[in-house]
Amino acid sequence: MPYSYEYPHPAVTADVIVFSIIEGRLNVVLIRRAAEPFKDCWALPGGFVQMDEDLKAGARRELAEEAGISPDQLAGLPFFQIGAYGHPDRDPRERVITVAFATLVPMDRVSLVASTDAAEVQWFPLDDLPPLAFDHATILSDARAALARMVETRLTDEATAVFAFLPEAFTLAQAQSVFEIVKGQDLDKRNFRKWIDANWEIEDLKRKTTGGRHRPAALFRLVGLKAG
Amino acid sequence: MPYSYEYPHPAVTADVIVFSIIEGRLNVVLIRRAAEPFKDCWALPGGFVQMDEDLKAGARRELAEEAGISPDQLAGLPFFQIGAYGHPDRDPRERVITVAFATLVPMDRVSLVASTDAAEVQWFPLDDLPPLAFDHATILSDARAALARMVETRLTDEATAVFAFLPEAFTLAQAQSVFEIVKGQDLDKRNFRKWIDANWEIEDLKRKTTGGRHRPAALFRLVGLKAG
DNA sequence: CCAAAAGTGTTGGAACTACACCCATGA
DNA sequence: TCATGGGTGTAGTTCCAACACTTTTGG
Repeated sequence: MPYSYEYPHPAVTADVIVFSIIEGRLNVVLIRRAAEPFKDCWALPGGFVQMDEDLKAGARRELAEEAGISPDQLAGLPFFQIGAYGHPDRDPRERVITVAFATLVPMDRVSLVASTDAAEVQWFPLDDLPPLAFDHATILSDARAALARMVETRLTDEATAVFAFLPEAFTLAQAQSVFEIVKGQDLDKRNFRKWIDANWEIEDLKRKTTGGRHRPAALFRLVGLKAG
Repeated sequence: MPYSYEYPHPAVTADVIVFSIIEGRLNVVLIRRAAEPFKDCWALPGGFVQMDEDLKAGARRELAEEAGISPDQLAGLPFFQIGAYGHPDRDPRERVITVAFATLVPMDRVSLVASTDAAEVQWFPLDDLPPLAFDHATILSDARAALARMVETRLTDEATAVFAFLPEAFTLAQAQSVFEIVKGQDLDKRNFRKWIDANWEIEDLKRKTTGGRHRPAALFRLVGLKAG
């Protein structure tokens, strides 16, 4: 036991909620725990923060180790803190305080989730979750609430992060579907189109989707928020 | 050194931003540090979380110890988490991760702040702060941003907490001034009155202010958010 | 030619903004 | 009677919600 302190210290972990959209539903990455406590139970990827790394860096490192998602695969994607969770008995081993982060991965890159070592890693639809270890159900529901708050009316700048769910080149129908899923309510097609180009600078890529047996859709790229 | 662990553990502290409104300006409680590091520097009240207490409970306990504000004086007031701060070198002594909380105290109860022991405790206007210890300036600015977000247009339910700045019985002019200060912009008197009674249930206490050398103002009490 | 999704404007209501005068009190 | 802050309504604008048909492609 080489690490000694004059006063007791809690352990600190960082957990990550990885959101994406798969087949029209919000999904998250869970891993099956290989060790006690909660062995074989599903949990958020995460683990102990090292002494010389920032909380966010620790979260990214654990995400790479446990879910095979490397920090450079997440370059440019939102990665934000949800909060700290520290009920004294949330972990049966010892006092563990966890700091939760969330990230949003594009719907065309969900395959970047890969099992490493023996760990089982899997996407789960948010509305069909298995029982979760620790207080991860609470953390997840807070993260879901944070996501929903980003797209509340009139908070257009916070909503920018939600575009991370979309591929680099997206159709307006895809964009609408993403906002519908995050908000949890259906939107009117024409109103959505008016709203998106009143609020965002989107570049028309002058390309069309192909292959669908229907009229092709124009592809766009997000440039940024409109000034004003 | 009686507390030993197999792996290194950081220390965890809880800090509290106590906001109030004094003479028409947002203020916060700071304490002058009695010990190194940052001895004699001003800092947020806070301290080490004990192993058997919740983060929020630890924050409240430290607030009582360092600023003389007891938990039962805060009963019924908002007390919410701002976030966790854990840059590896934010504390020169050892790795210290802090979880920041904020609370809003009514403008007629600012006197509950009292020095204890040798600690100097004082209200500071937010726009005239001394240099702060650690990364407390960052934390404070995040807390200020969280407060501002509560009163963004259309988020009426989050704005409820802001009423905590007001006395139990308040005039509409006081309420308007509180919202102006939190938002950082002037509001139109008639529009504000329409808005407040479109959105909140406020009870007319059938009493008036006295003593001002002008027309007395009607006193109200917040009942809650209007349904719908 | 049929199925499927893309694309496109107008109208009515609600919410927000701007704006100016009289009232009740204490000194 | 004067200084001070309290109290009140209307009109223009902007924003939001509801709503249906035509177009383009692949099979």
